[in-house]
Amino acid sequence: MAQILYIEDELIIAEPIIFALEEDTHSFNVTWKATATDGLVALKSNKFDLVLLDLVLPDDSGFDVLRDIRSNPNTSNMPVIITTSRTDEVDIVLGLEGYHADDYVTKPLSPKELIARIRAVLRRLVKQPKENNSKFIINSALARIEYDGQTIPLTKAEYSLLKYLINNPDQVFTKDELLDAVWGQVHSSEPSTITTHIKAIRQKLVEVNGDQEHIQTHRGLGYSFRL
Amino acid sequence: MAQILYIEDELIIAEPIIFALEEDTHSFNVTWKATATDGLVALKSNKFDLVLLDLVLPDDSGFDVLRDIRSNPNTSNMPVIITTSRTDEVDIVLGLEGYHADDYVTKPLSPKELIARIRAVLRRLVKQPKENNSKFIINSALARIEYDGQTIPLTKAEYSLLKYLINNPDQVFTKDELLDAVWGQVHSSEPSTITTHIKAIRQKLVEVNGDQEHIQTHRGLGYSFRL
DNA sequence: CGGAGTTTATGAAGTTTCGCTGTAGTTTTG
DNA sequence: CAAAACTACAGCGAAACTTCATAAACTCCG
Repeated sequence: MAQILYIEDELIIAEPIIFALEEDTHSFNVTWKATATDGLVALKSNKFDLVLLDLVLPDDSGFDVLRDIRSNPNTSNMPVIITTSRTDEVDIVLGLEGYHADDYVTKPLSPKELIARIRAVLRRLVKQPKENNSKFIINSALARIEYDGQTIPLTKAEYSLLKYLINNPDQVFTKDELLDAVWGQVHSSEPSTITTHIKAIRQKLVEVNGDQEHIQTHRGLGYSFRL
Repeated sequence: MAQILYIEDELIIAEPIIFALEEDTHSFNVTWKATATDGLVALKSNKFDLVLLDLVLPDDSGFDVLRDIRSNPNTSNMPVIITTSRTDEVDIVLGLEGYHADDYVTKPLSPKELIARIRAVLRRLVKQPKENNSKFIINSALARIEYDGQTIPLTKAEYSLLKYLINNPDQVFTKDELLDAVWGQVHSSEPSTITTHIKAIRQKLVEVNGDQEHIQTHRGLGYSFRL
């Protein structure tokens, strides 16, 4: 389940797109933010695979959001797709040396085309794997995580959960926080669901690498991941 | 069914050619792009057997398109046929060391001649099979795929689908993406169609080689091909 | 040290989702 | 016009997801 951050101020435009991305395919989870500031704050959660960014925003220009994303070492490699109604705006972004987006889509947005382009960007990204500091390699196009070259056979839910933990190492999350982060803000699942998925992930990690107890339990607090 | 990418800005020229290629012979499927950028983007899909390229384009010169195709290792062997109205342009291309096209056709284009030349280029290509690391050999002139010397008796739809998967190994495609890629962006087929074709291809692979499970299912995500 | 209370792990059962199968209707081809 | 190919779909089954009852482990006192 690819996590997408959608920064767009007009609900009338955002709403059908979000619906299409989430419902048409069941492989995207969209978080919608209406302002540049909210978007940049949300980005810090480290949960997103891709940013869908409108160039015209109320509080700040989309240009600046792109610049911020690119200049922060934490997010400089984040895939960004620009949406805009004015083609000349694309020219401007293209002119900004070093602040390139991964793709540009002009409005009106065709949901099908957008989905195809998102997939294409994610797929392209995998071909040039970033130098990861750990032995875990996350492949968001294939929804797979590798350990030391070996693919861990995870289900969708397990993949999303483990990915979130790996991306936020040494941070303790409660079960409810994990549900919100991974299942989306609107869900109706019991915390016990997390327990079961954690168990399954641990089992699979043991099979692949004998597990050096990567997922740690913090009694009464939650879980954390140690690389 | 050979997939042809036609990059030509003038609809008045493109339209009858497309019609001729698609209708006269039923062995070509043409995707038309009006600009260099769109053409190069389309090319990334990896689905094309041949590029028909006009030298005069609005946003970028056809020269540059050819250079881009040749310099990208992914497409450097792609057959390219140049179309142009000015013979002196052909001379220029011929002068570019290392950026050769496979053939040149001058306007006004005779559909019959064009078809003959496309066939010739595709045929030529087959005779020098690219060093394939796998046991699968794609013969786009005959619309056949061989495994270990044995021809797999595929129908047109099956051939197109399998060819696309083989050309993009280890990538996961949803049913909708496969429909777009193989049937063309404008189609009205249900994803279930893909299911059925996949089933048929798997069956035929079993008959030919006992199938080492080349086509893999990724539940909720799609299919991928492993060489 | 030991027991009460609380939290997590475990195993299993219920529920849902989604791909596979066989089939039947439609279209295309020769 | 007959055969082959393409498309669509209902029903089935397997995989995934969720929930819960119970066992085990931990914490905090007395």
